[in-house]
Amino acid sequence: MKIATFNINGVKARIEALTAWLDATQPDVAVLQEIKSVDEGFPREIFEDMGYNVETHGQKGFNGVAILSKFPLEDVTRGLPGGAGAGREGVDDEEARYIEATVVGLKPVRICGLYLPNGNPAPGPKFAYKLRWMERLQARAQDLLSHEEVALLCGDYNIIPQAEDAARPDAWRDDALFRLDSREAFRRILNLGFTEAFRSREAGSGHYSFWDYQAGAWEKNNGIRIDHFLLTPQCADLLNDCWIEKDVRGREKPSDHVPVWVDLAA
DNA sequence: ATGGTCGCCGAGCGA
Repeated sequence: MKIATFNINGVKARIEALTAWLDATQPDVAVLQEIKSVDEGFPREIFEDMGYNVETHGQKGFNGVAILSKFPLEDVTRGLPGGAGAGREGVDDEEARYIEATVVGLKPVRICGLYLPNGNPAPGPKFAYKLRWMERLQARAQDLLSHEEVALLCGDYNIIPQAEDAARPDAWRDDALFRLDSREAFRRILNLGFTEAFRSREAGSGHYSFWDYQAGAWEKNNGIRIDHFLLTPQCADLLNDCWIEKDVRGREKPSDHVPVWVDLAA
């Protein structure tokens, strides 16, 4: 089963590039972030006509996540648990950043698609929201481990895990994507027992999943690696491969992110 | 270089 996570930065602006990419690469599952669309505005028929089952969790203008799957999608849930009690009533659930579904291929896999808050400027209320959101993600991640599920959490984490995941780490030192407290929160989740799929297969530097639209970042290869797959042990046992599809960034009207893939024996 | 570029919508925010 080939699964790609892809922050598409707006489904309406990306529909041509996205359908061409699906046609060419044929993922079994595409986990999308920043659809920037309400559920009713998502062009689901286009993807259904390509053979995909479609589940979305959108909102007006910003954020929004979706899962496209050639296999059936079961037990779909929208929103990260713990929002109502995490701060003021319901506040954490106003942003559509999380969706889960079980993909039933050779073996069922629980797929968790996430768009983790950016958190800038830090410190401040947006950064506090990011850290609170990561605490909730950690709780959900612990549940998946405790139940020994074949599961993965993938998406735009807005976290640069290590210095080798940025072309210019010094430029990100105080940014919400690379601050020590952000990286510590990410490591707390990872250290519960997850495998970070890409890092497990590639120890080196210079592999990025995002290049800013500004200041010629792509042309200078001034990138960062912020789109990740975290696998439970039961899922890591099925990992065949993980790679970043870098060349997508150089195509016509690209997203600022590129797809990251895993191939599972599932 | 106190900007630079996108996408949401149809001004200014978020990234």
